[in-house]
Amino acid sequence: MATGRTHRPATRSRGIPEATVARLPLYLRALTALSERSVPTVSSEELAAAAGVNSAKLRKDFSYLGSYGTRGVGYDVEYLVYQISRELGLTQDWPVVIVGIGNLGAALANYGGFASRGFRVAALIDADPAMAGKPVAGIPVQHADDLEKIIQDNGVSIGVIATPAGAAQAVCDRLVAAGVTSILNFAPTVLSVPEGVDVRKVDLSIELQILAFHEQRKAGEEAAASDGGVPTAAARSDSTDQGPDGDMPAVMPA
Amino acid sequence: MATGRTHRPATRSRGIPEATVARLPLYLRALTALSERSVPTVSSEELAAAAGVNSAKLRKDFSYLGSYGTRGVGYDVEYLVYQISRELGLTQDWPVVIVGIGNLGAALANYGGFASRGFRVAALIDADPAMAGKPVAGIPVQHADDLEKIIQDNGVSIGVIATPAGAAQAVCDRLVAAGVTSILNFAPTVLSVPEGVDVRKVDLSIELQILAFHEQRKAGEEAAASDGGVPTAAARSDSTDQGPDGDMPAVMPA
DNA sequence: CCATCTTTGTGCACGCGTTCACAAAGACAT
DNA sequence: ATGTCTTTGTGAACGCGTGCACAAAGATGG
Repeated sequence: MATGRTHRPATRSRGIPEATVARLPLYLRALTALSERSVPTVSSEELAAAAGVNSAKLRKDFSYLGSYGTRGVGYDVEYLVYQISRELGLTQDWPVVIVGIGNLGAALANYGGFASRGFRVAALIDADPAMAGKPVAGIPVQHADDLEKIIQDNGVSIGVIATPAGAAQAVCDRLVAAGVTSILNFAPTVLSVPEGVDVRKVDLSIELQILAFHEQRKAGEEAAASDGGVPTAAARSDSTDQGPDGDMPAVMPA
Repeated sequence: MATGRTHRPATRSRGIPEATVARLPLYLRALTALSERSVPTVSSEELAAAAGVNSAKLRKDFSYLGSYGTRGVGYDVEYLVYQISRELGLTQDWPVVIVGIGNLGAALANYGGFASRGFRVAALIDADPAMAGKPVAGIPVQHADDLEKIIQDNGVSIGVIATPAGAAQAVCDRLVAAGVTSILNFAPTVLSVPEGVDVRKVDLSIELQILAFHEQRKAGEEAAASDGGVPTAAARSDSTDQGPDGDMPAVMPA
């Protein structure tokens, strides 16, 4: 997962709960797909299914933004796309720098999902002099020495760190000193930042470990079930859960 | 961060709260670093700082695993590494397949964080015949036609999807049919899976959008503050929060 | 053996997030 | 207009997660 922020009281920003903010991009994606198929309106039930959430939750989420639906009809797709985009700040252009152009950095530079959402890769930065000038995803890589200048010239406030863990904190410090106030961190380290700077983290290995935990649990239960054996202290398992996955089929309407 | 599962009563697996499970890898990483520096014991306060969490939370998390600490001393690093590894199921070897060897898939194949945590890339799979046989990260790419055979021959239960969005559901269906029960999805789509299959999702674009939201809010507040202006309906802001961000793992367990 | 000091483990209270369930609101037909 | 039907918006209840604060446990020294 991406583990989100670390400590801090989970203050709700601007009256909109964090949990809701985290789902808005999900709704936006589903709505964009509907928009491309020229669907004019959508009910909370349909949209919720497309986004993979509960419809009551979706309605409550939208209620924080205002009353944008029409009872008996549903939500106007285009209007909602606009409202959510505006709420997320995607109506403006966000220049982003990616630091650390290894395999992952290159993948991020090539990722199409950015441009379509108001993000623009302003620069690619790497510490390796051999990389300098080499184009990745059509953008020439620049040397880390120029980091501060690049940030300031482009008015960058969002930085992506894709360096090895050892370099991450130093890069982070320089980014922050140069004026970056939001950081997306792919390096497996806890970054310490001054107040007012947001950090979100994505750690691939952590996601896999969480999956492994559940996988092990499933395997254990299955074994216990077929064995009929009593759970031992070494491989205890309980039966207090009704099923591993109480999910709804996230059905996409045809 | 990864956006994880969607709804679901957040059943706690085996008595260990999901939120705790999500933090165990974090502790494990910090402990591993301590272990490499041959630190024998660590207090909850120190470890919490290293992992970026509250010490009370850490102690409570560990209490779900059992009483592994010594009062007045702290926790034995090696012992704790072992206990958490075992709890997460990392003492066994997890063969993993990566489907979709584009930029991202290649980056994942090269990612070092897997092998060190008990994960082994058993195969790389791509639908492009031109990729077949080409080695990526030292592993020859295999064609998607052989997906089922590869899964079964290697006893794979964890799959990583790094294909374009359009192909993701079809790949997912085939993985599940072949026996995969845990999926890490990088494609920007909601996957629908049968009960008993866990899906975790990582969406880079979503993470950036959440950052943009907070960034916009910070910019708005700053403007309002220097203006001294009254928040308008279009750009309202409040002052009831002391800090920009709460956590909220956008990832919920499956 | 007793006193003191450190650090764990946890009972408890509080707040956020989720879900249910329903009244209010509007569309649409007659 | 009036009634019916659909779907929103939300009040209220519940449950999980968090953090405080402290008692219990053990180390350590005299």
